[in-house]
Amino acid sequence: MECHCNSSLGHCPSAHWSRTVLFPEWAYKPAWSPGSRQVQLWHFLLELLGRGEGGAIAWGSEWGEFVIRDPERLAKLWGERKGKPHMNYDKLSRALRYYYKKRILHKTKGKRFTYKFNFSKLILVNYPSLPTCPQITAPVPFSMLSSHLSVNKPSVDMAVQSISHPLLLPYCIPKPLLFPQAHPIQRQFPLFSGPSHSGTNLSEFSCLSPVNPTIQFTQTFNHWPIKSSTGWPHNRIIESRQDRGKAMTKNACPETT
DNA sequence: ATCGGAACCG
DNA sequence: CGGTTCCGAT
Repeated sequence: MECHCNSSLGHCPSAHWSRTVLFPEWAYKPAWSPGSRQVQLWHFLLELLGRGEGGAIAWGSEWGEFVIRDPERLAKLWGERKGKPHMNYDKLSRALRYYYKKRILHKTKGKRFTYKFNFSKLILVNYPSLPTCPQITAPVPFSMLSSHLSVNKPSVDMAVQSISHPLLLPYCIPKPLLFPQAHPIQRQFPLFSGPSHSGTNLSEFSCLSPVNPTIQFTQTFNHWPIKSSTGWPHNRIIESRQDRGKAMTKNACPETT
């Protein structure tokens, strides 16, 4: 497997198993905690997308792509959140354009009001100096994994939900997580550690709370211990992962079948 | 519609 | 720093 490590990391551990993935700082903090800093626009967008608010903004066809269905309404919502009553799409879009240089977003050219999150870059941008290879393996929100492991439609929303509500959805560390094949997730999260050879050991996960990183537990899941704020049935995702075999393999890697 | 410079703000 | 406000150019 080639190394996807970005040079900005300054370090590329040879063991791909132990490569580290970190999420932006805000993802580890409850958004509502006292003294937490002001909400950022991309955070806000993910929040709306995660809620499936739908009217003003919704996910597009590609991973990370979103379409602003009602620009002025979105601007109004943003303005309300920030206490800027004169917010409009002209101004909001300027803020979005500042994200281009930061590599948080880019424009989907040709598609009106359509932008795309640069999820993996997001991680790098917010962690200019990533720690080098601690012993824990890739902390990835479980639901982010599950969005790739299961083909359920709302799974992408789940992934984002886990970012918006880190308290409710603890982060999961895939402990030897063996994908059936080189998995799409490795393309979308270049820093994700997962082997490219085949394997089926998908049931053992350990879980790390972003709120209290000392809390870690390993489990062979039949149940997800934390309740989702969306009320979305996590258990079903896990079950769908566990009834693996041919169906699982097919679902996980549709393009390779 | 989309872009990015420039000045400005908390 | 992360926008907000304004605006001329494409």
